[in-house]
This record gives sequence, C-alpha cells and structure tokens, in this order.
Amino acid sequence: MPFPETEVPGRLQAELMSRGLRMTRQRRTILSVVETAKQHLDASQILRHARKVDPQIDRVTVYRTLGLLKRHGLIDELDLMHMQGEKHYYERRPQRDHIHMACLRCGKIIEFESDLFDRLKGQIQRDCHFHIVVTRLEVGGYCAQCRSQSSS
Amino acid sequence: MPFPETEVPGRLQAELMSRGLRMTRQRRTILSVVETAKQHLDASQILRHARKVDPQIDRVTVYRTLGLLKRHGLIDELDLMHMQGEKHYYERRPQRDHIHMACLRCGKIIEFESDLFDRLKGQIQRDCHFHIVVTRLEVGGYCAQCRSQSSS
DNA sequence: AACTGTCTTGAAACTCAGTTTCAAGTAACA
DNA sequence: TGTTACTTGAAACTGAGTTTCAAGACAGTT
Repeated sequence: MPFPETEVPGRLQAELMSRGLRMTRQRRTILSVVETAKQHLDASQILRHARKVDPQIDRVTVYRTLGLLKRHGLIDELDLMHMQGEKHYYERRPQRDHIHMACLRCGKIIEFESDLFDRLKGQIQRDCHFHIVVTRLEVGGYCAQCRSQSSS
Repeated sequence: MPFPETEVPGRLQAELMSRGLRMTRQRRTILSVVETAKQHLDASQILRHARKVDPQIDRVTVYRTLGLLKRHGLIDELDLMHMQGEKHYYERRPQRDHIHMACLRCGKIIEFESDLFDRLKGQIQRDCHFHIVVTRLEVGGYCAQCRSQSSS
C-alpha cells in the first residue's frame, strides 16, 4: 500500500494469538501474504501468493482466514468501485482511516487521509448517535495524469 | 428512500429519452419501479416488482437496464456493507450525495447529508487533482436504538 | 399505414466469487 | 504422549451477474 508501513511484520499473527486463536501453518502463510502485500490483493491473488510458499493450500482456507481477520477487525474489505468484476480487495486495517480513489481510466488506486474525513466521522457519531465500527469511502473518477492526457 | 422525493415521476424516462435512447415497455416498467421504490432494492427485488406489472419480463433485462442507468449516471449502486450476500442495491442519483449507515445489529439503513462530506469531496478534487464522478461512503456500526438496548 | 434497419428482449447456458459439507488432519493443552 | 476441539482440503453447491443468439419491437422513413 502507498502508506508507509511502520508496523512490525508478524503483527497480525501476534494479534490473532493474543485473542486465543489457533495458529496453523496455513494461517501464518496467509497472514504474511496480506501483511507484506505491496498493493491491494483479492482472494485469488492472495491464494496465488500463498501457494508459492505452501503449494497445497486451498482457496477455502484463504476465504476462511480472510473472514476471520475481518471479524476481528484486523483487515478491511474494499470494493474499489468494482472496476473489474465483483471481487473484493483486502488491506491491513490502518491506524487512521483513508479514502480510496479509483481512476476509471487507468485503474490506479490512490489513497488519501484527511482531517475533514476524521471530522465527518465524528459528526456522524455525534449527530446520528451511531457507533461506527467500519467505514468505507470510495471515489471513482479521473486522476491527474488521465485528466491531462487528451487521448490513449 | 428516507429523503423527500421532490422530483416528478417519469424523470428517469425523460432523461433516457432526451439522450436518444429507445423507450420500451420493459424499460418503462423497470424505471418506474426504481423511481417509486420506498427503500433500496436489489436486482431480484426490482425484477419481482416489475413482474407484477409485466409478468414475462426477464432478469437479464433488469440487469441490462440497471447497467444502462448506471452508465448514464442516473442511479447509484450501493453495497450497504454487504450485510446479506454480495448483492447490490440501487437508488436514483440524488441532487446531493449522502452517506449510508448500516446498523450491523438490526440491518437498518440510515441516510445522512453533511456539509463536511461536501467539503471533503471538494478537498479531494482540489488537493489530489482528481475529477470525481461518483462517491460511495458507507458506514457500518450500531444505530441509536440498538446501542440503547441491552439485549435482543 | 406499411416498411425497414437497428436496437432490445428472453431463454438458456455460462462464469465467477464465495460458501457448505464432512471426513481427515493437527494445534494446543494436559 | 494422548486427547479434544478446532482447522483443513476437496468436492459439490449457491447465487449474482454475463454472454450468446434468434426472435421481437421501437422509431424514423416512405
């Protein structure tokens, strides 16, 4: 992910173990794939990466592990404006929420943190008496490069 | 939808026709279902409603018409935090964007307009030189009622 | 009002992401 | 080392959405 990774590797594993969850070879592999990903991966990409380490790992195990991480709030599920099919993408839950911008022309994903976004979440909690567990702000449009290019 | 509908019925149809698109019996039916919906409907619910008027209408026609409306920016597609399966929900594109809050306990969907949200979009366009076409802000959490109830 | 070209429809078959089931395997604890 | 409950893999399944293509129909023209 574009944002600097200040977290120690193995953080997801430590989190799951501190919650009393069983640590298997397959889970360790999948967690490390998610943790070291350089971009947003979908389930089948995570499977592919995991199989480089452990070739007989199955896709159900990937789905089950992603479900586990989601339920524990350790990863976030993204749609990225469903630009190609209906698959979901995953990223480790960041310290601070950010916005995902998807360029409808080149497909690039830009991440953006904003005080206004933090304040908006505060307003929602206060004005609506709504306890926020997870937020997802996705924006589709055209990035600076694509705007300045006339064609191709 | 909770927000007051100040638009005239038939607006979607007029919009499509003004764009030179062919108006068929099936499209008219589907447009009126979307336009008069009292809550967010998914494709199969739209099909069910449309079949009350035109029993031999097919689900592919619903999907194709929803695709058409999306491409023309006349409706927005929502995930509503994928609370039940991976289906999508639709609503006529409003004059002013709003936030969808989904209660993870009772399933209620709350809509909320906010100046801060409008300002955030302005900031994104300015600071990131990103031309926004569509936004989707979905929030999952617990609504006021569910928070105040201790159980069930 | 009939003609005609193009767009739209319906039905079936298909794709793809994700889930369920259940027997076999294994982590963690005694 | 043994036990037990949890996890895994493989196959079958589900459900949303798409593709294909022949038949149908909208809308402009004569």
